[in-house]
Amino acid sequence: MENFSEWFHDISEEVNITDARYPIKGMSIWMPYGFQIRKYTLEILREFLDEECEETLFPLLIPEAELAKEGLHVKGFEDEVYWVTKGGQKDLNECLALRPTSETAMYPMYALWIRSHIDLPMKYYQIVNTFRYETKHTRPLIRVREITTFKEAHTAHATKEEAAEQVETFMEIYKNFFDCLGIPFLICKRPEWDKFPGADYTMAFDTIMPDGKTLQIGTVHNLGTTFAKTFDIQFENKEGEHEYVYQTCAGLSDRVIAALIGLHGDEKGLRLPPVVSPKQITIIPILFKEGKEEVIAKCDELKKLFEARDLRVNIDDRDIRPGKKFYDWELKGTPIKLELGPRDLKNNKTIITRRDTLEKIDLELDDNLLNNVIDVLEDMDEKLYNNAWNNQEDKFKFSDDLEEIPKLIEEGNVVAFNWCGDTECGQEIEEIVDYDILGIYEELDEDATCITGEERANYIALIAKTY
RNA sequence: GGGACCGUAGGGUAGCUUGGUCGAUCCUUUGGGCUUUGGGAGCCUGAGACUCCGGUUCAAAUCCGGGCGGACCCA
Repeated sequence: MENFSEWFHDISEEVNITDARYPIKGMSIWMPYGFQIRKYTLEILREFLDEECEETLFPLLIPEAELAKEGLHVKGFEDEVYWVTKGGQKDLNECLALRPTSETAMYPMYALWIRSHIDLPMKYYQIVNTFRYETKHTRPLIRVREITTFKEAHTAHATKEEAAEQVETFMEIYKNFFDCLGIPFLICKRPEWDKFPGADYTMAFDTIMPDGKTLQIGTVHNLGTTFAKTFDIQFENKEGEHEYVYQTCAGLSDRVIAALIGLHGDEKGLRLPPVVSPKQITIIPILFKEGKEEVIAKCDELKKLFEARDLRVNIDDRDIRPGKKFYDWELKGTPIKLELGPRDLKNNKTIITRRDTLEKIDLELDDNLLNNVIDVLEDMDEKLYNNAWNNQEDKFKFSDDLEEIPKLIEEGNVVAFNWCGDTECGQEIEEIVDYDILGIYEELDEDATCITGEERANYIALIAKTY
């Protein structure tokens, strides 16, 4: 995969994930195969989230006055908001924004809902589309103007400590979620100048795409009381006094799917982790004139056998040569191909091909078949996970030389360095190196000096080329 | 925000410099038929395009201007 950008673009359309030819920049269609990958990914996400939050659905439009209330927040988004200005032929009295994110849609309602400490914590989330008028190059799933799959969770708490704990909880959920998908990540505390507009601090998950650029795949923000003060979200505590709530929010987007596709894929196409693959097993019947019915009957029988254990199975009975089917399903990334022909029936066996290694395995058509197949699927999950993490580790380098950093980044690495943590210093580093600081990766206990050679270094920070 | 580039069937392209021979090339895709099926088959026969608007001209895929869309570099 020497040109990742091209690979990603081509595969998205070839495999029917998205169609970017919709005539509006940055907006594309989720095609059926992609939509299913998205569906299974969201199923997993909801399983995790539903234990922590309740799902809701807020309106798409936000009144201009609400959006404008929080100054810091507005500043961060003002250049990328889409506006609805007309109803039919009539100009609207008040312009309505297509949500770029939903703080300003949700928090005025939180102010109504939250009366007492008994109402806290309040933890809601929604999975919706959001709109941002991106001026940079858009690309499907990675930089879009309509984020079709924007998961945002918004919580309100009685104390600062509780909010801080909530941030940790969301981070745990994200870790588990990404682990489930075999997506490796780096966690950073975003630098002051790059945190979410209006947040006290932002914790971010980045993953390293095959071309070495990092992709932000998740964020958790501690909002402190900034929004609570703006939207007047107060509660009555046990003593009968009014206090502002402490808030957090956490977001994920389509980019998770982009990472899923990009990180596991190879020259032959997608390699989907079984948990999210639309089909986990594809049965390919090898048909001749003789014995056709028997082969098809056996395929049906196997399909039922697998489905009884909740596996997703299909039989590719298209009237084309088997070779073409093998290529097709490798491109689509189906974890296991199972081929069955008259010869197999006679010998009471079958051949499966696993997508991760393309290894062919002979299996007996006996009582162990189902378990053997499940073992392979589980092994595949683990191998894809390990493989992706190993790739990430290979691209993680440390440097204490400002001049060396650009070279390392150009070679596709993310670079760790000692940093004092000062904003001015950080921005200077970004200017010299000409790449972005992802943020603080770790705190430093031992004595060290900042890479700029002056102050004491308190942190290990990361710098990289970003999407 | 600044710069330079691109737009021909569903996808990829030839043609554009020097306007006419374009009733537009080739590959892929695709409908129908025959034949075949253990790793992308073959043959026959159909289908499918000059981004849009305006201008120059006897004549525009080709030249000019603008819109829309795409891709890129710099800040």
